[in-house]
Amino acid sequence: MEKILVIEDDLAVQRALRRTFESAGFEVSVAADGAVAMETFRATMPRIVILDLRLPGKSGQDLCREIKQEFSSVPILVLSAASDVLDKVLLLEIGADDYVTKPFSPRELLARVRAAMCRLNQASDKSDVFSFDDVEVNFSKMELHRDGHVVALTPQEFKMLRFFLNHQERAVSRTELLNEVWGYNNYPTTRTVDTHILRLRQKLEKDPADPVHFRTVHGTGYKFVR
Amino acid sequence: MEKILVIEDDLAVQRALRRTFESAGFEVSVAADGAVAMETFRATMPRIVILDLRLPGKSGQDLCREIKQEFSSVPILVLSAASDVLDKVLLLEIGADDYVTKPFSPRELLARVRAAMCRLNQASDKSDVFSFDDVEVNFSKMELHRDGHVVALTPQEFKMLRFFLNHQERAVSRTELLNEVWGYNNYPTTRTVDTHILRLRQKLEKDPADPVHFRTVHGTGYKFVR
DNA sequence: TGCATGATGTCACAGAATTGTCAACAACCC
DNA sequence: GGGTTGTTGACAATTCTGTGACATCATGCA
Repeated sequence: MEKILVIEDDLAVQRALRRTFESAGFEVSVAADGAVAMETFRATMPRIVILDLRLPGKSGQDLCREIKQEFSSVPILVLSAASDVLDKVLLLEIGADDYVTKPFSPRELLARVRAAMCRLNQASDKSDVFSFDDVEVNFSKMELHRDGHVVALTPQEFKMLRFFLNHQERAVSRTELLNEVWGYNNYPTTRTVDTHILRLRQKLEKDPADPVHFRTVHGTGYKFVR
Repeated sequence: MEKILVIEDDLAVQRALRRTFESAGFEVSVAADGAVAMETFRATMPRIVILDLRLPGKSGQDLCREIKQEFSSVPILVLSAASDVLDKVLLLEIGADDYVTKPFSPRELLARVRAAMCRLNQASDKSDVFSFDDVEVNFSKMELHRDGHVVALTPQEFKMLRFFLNHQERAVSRTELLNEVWGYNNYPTTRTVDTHILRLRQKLEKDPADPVHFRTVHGTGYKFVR
């Protein structure tokens, strides 16, 4: 049974959502505010999140960002009052996958949820397609697009990028990179790693001098942040 | 998830079909008449169509013809009352791929749909006419025309070309090519692959020195792009 | 705050690795 | 044999990679 986490403070809406999703065969957990939400998330590990942007305490936006940061793959569907100024760019920025404005029909919400889960399944199927920011990589095609244009990567750059995408958010030492990306029998200098990071930054960062995704962890190595 | 389009005006049958296919993992869209059906088709691009021959407005037959004209490859499964005079020749004429008479069991319908999709997959796998750019290949005739003139390909070149046409856009390693095209018991050098690529380029590219279709993926192999 | 020190950013370039191209040779089939 | 097809190696052309030198930055300490 698929688990779903509803983050909503209005009791009436809570009940309505619970009824809707339970009768559709979901296992529903509910959290009324941000702090509880993160706890509940970790405890239940839902497949999808329904989030009301208007929450007491921590704002829904921050919560959305926080969830995405820690569990990047889980789809988040945002609820908002029609009166709210809904900026699609903002939603994209905070990591939401879709949104529905109140009042909504249960059927519509269900359809959206199913669509999101469908996308999720497709994505996990093709684990060699990734995207972050304005970058899209397809490893089976060995192709990388940025803002729609093709960017050429060298074989070594593809290898490094793949490693980072598979180890997001983690600080990685140069030695580990050399072992994992170059292989155990090659021993280039650790400076070689720096050079390749430089090249990835030049090709993929908006401002290579002030990198957002390929961050340096002084004294340790580098880490990739989506 | 496979998409399916149900064209049916009887609400009870609509519901039954939706339930049947959704529980079998399909994404179902429903249209109640011909005009809506074409619209929905274009919007959802389903993999298969279930069509009730008895429709209000435009007749089911015309609709079937129309769909086939525009989207010739999509399978159409026709529903009809047992009392209808069902002429197989007629069905063939209007382009239907299979038919089921009401009342039908959900299981039977599902089986038919799966069979149709299976045929579809096989067909798209081993289709033997392709075209790209100014090139037309017919593998069953082992013939290739370019800009109207015949171009002679050797058997090995045909094999390679077919492989590439069945795996478009994908970066393929020399080793994979050797396995798939040459077979598992032959072990020519990987350089052999390069030579054959060279010949395909010379025969099929406008500028063999700057290939558009048979691209090299440095460090990996080659990929074919239409 | 300013400084010293070590870590990291940046760049250009030579050597390494990969691929393009060709011609010769081998294998095969009438 | 004559012709076609497939394979290989040699060499040229291209692309990629690693390295060192120097600039710049971060950090801890005085």
